[in-house]
Amino acid sequence: MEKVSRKEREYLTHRKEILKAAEKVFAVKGFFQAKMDEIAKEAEFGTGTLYRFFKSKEDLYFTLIDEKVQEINRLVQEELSKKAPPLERIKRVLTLELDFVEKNRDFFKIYISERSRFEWTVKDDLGKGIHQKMVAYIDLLSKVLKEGIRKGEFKPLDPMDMAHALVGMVNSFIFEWMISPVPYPLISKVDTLLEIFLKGTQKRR
Amino acid sequence: MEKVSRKEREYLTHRKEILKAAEKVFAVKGFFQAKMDEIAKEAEFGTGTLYRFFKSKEDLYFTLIDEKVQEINRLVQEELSKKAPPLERIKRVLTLELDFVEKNRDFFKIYISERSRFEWTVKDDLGKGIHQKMVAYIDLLSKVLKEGIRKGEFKPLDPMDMAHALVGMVNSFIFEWMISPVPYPLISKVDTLLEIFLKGTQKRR
DNA sequence: TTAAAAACTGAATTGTAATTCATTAATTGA
DNA sequence: TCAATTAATGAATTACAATTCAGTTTTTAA
Repeated sequence: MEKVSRKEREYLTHRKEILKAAEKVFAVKGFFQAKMDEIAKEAEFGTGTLYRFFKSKEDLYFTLIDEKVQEINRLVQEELSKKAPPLERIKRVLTLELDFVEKNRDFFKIYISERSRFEWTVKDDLGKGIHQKMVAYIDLLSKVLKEGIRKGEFKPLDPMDMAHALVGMVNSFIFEWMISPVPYPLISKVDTLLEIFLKGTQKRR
Repeated sequence: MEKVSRKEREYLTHRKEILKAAEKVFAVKGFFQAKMDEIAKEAEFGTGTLYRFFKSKEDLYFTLIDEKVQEINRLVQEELSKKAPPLERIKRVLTLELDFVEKNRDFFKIYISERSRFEWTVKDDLGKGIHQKMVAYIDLLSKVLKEGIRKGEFKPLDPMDMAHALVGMVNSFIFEWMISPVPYPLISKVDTLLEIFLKGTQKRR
């Protein structure tokens, strides 16, 4: 199959180390406040070395996001394509997602603030690619919801609207968890999220 | 009462013009990509003149956000304090908010991306003030929801969770509206939002 | 009318930080 | 072992843009 030389293995290790350091720094400082010098120091390389791996700060940033987004997408896609009732699949994806967030706190700090960086979605190529992948997730979700409607599990509302509502709630809970001074397992919010999304908040009379 | 000289009136006019221009530029470019030169040009003043009104780029930015947030808060507070059943008040605030967003598109582009700028909420004084005001809105909402629970209009869920869920959904719809290439009245989403928030998406059997 | 004061201007200053590149260190293969 | 060759370094270069300020224009009021 793949015969990777030590050279190549080392190259990839170093690359990963730089990405890891970048994740840390970007999460704390945000793109503009993060300095290449600081990332280099964190990664224990000289500043110039970063440029042997990434052609610019932007490239480093976007690559970082892109690779992680791909990772989640893979997981979600896998879960959503399993054969199970739509409602059940939604539940599982939600759990999966919150769990992933919990394990990638640094990354999600970046991800969440990126979501609203309109300016770039247009400009950069890699930026556009990322945006596409973010949208893809919503699409996937809405497909499952659509199926759920057909099968009579969900009300016949617009699936896109439903997907946006769910994602909005989830993001809001993630955001809250992120800034909360009191630590708690994010996963513990799954039930509340589902309760509200599925059954609403109004008392039935 | 207030005797404002022409001088003062003019000062305030110019200040407002600069804020307006800044709003426009910041909305398109975001804080870091926006250049003082560009804002000055947009406002039809020399670059140096901006500094007669605001002591720095940051000051200009935060002042801009702060004043608008105060404006919304005033409106919301007024509406929420009116005597009406909680559910009814929620409905009205939602309408109010979406209407306000529609009328302040540029500003909300800024506002939404600001919400996730962790870095600043801590650092800057004015920034902290803004964050406080953002949180205050959630608080207000959760108080109304709490009252709603007491009166049996809402299920006995955690009011904060409910507030976060609602705000999350709303933000998600705003975001979607913002980036949609097809224009539509945001206000048209009120019913969907309420339907989902109040009654959920699951089909009752 | 005019000189002093206030407002405005944009080119020059300044600080910052991404990127480069001459130099040094490490690795390779003969 | 020793010259290539490749990788790593961080000080110097360069680009950029916020802020300043000496000069210009406008307003004021005597």
